[in-house]
Amino acid sequence: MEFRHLRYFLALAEELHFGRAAQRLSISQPPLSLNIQQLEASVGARLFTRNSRGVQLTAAGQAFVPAARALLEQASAAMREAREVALGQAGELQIGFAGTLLYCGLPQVLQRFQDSHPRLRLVLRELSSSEQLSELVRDRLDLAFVHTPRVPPGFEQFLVASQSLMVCLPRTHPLATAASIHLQVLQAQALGVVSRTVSPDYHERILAECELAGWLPTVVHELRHWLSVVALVAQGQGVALVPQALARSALAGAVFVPLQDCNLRYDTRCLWHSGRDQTALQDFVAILRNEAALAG
Amino acid sequence: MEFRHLRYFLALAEELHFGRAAQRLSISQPPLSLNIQQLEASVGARLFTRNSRGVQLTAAGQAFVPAARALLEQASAAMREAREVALGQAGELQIGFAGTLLYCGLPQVLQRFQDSHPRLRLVLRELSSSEQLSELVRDRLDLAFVHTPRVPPGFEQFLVASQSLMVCLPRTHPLATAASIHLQVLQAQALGVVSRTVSPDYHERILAECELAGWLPTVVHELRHWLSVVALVAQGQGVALVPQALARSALAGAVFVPLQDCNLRYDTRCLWHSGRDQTALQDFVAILRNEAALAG
DNA sequence: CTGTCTAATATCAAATATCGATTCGGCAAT
DNA sequence: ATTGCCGAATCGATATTTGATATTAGACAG
Repeated sequence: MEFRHLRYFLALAEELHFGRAAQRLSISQPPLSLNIQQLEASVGARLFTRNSRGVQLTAAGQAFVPAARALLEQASAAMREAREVALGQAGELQIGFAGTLLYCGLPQVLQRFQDSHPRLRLVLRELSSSEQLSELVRDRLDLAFVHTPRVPPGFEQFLVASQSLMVCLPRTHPLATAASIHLQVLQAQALGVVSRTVSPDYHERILAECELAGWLPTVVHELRHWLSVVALVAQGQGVALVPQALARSALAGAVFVPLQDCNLRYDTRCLWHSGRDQTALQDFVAILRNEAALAG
Repeated sequence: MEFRHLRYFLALAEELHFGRAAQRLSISQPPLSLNIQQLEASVGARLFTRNSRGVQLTAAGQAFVPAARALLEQASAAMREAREVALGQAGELQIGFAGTLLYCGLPQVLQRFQDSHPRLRLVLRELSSSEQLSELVRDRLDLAFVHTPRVPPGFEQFLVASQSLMVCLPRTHPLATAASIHLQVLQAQALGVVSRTVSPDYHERILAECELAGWLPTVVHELRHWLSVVALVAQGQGVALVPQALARSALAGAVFVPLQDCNLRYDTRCLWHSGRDQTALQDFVAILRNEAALAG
């Protein structure tokens, strides 16, 4: 069975006349007869009754009409879909992101991209930086937003945002109203940090910076999510050093104060497989690069 | 695009190696290369990247894989379906029937047929005899069970059941306990009958028979359904002459007494378009003819 | 019985698919 | 840098398939 057979079949099923159907198909009548016979042979059933009273569909033929239509339609739909995926106008883009990106304008960038690529499905997955890296190499992500500078080989990347760190305090904390706080002042405070497994780089650097400031922090809580850190602080359980963006998280009970004389930065990088010709991906990166720098 | 292209595409998508895929398809490598190029040309997008590191699917190719699989599967499903319809094992049979058939063993026949043709969908429509005739000529029914002997030309038919008529009385009626009743005794009783438009033949014949018995009935109620007739009688509103089968309707309050010396019969005929080679229809009629004569 | 209409068949030409042989290009080993 | 090797593309020839023209066969209607 070939697609040609389906086209010929449908024409004949509509015209119920070999001559007219052939004319409509811009072929002569004999090949149409032949093709219908071939189709009937491969299906294994007569699809038309031909006699002097004209051509009629058999029950099998009637059952075959919608199937043939569906097949032709789906064939062209499949081709169009593939073409559009190649053009980056359809298909799927798997995007991983660390939770804080939600406060850095990522939703707005996504919206803008979605507007320009309405038929593209954006699949978002909130994952830690390390999880994203492992998903990326397994090809289960097309694009990742991570907080680690360590990029495995074979990937392209660029810096989308660089935030300063802020001190996150309970509203009731004595330092809550300070204009800025020096790291040394926090000595001997219970420090909430995200777990080393979730964000090893940040973990290391916080501890190194504290050591530089002349003290070793008492790490009390190790949490799996930045919002958990802020929530814990908001409930009076210690203080924390968190990316500036979280000040926009609007969690009641937490206040954010700038760090004084501290060059700790919290960088966000976007990365993806290099040398991949996914137009949708390229388009996304282009929008990210040009139009919409993420908020620091 | 041809089905061949889809088969070749899927083989290559699974092997990701032209040589091996060609081997699996029992063709040589050059035509496979060519076919893939043709497919890509007709789709309008590259589906594979070929380089020294081997063959890989592009994003468009990945999107095309499930579509190609579905197309091949649906194609063979469509062919199988058509073949089965031709064999009478699949498809649909539109069956019309008059309501009383429900008490004549029709459900049992249907069940038996369904058991032997599990993939066939039986569509049942309860209709009056005249409605069935008009649906039948419009080809919206494959088979009809009617109560009229008037069969339009071009149809086959046979008698599936012949019932006697019974007198239907309220339980409280003085004649309710009689062994049998002569038509003359019913003179001057209010008679419930089905509407002339619903069953003109029956209507005519009842009235003719009464006239033969020497009286003209007072037709009080004209109803659209036999069960309505019985229900009305059960509530004390007159008496009726009804087909024997309705005695099995188990409507509380109605009793059924045989008619004495009366040759009125209530015949049920099954009819269908003649000269139609629907195997399912033939099978159904065969079962009806041989195995299961409907209860009189 | 003949004329007309429709589908099937026969025959041939053109298009297309496949094959074997060969070429091209990229990588690895030397 | 050079050579060898592997895999895909290309080339030329052959085989198959597809469609066109001409013709035949069958069924009515006049």
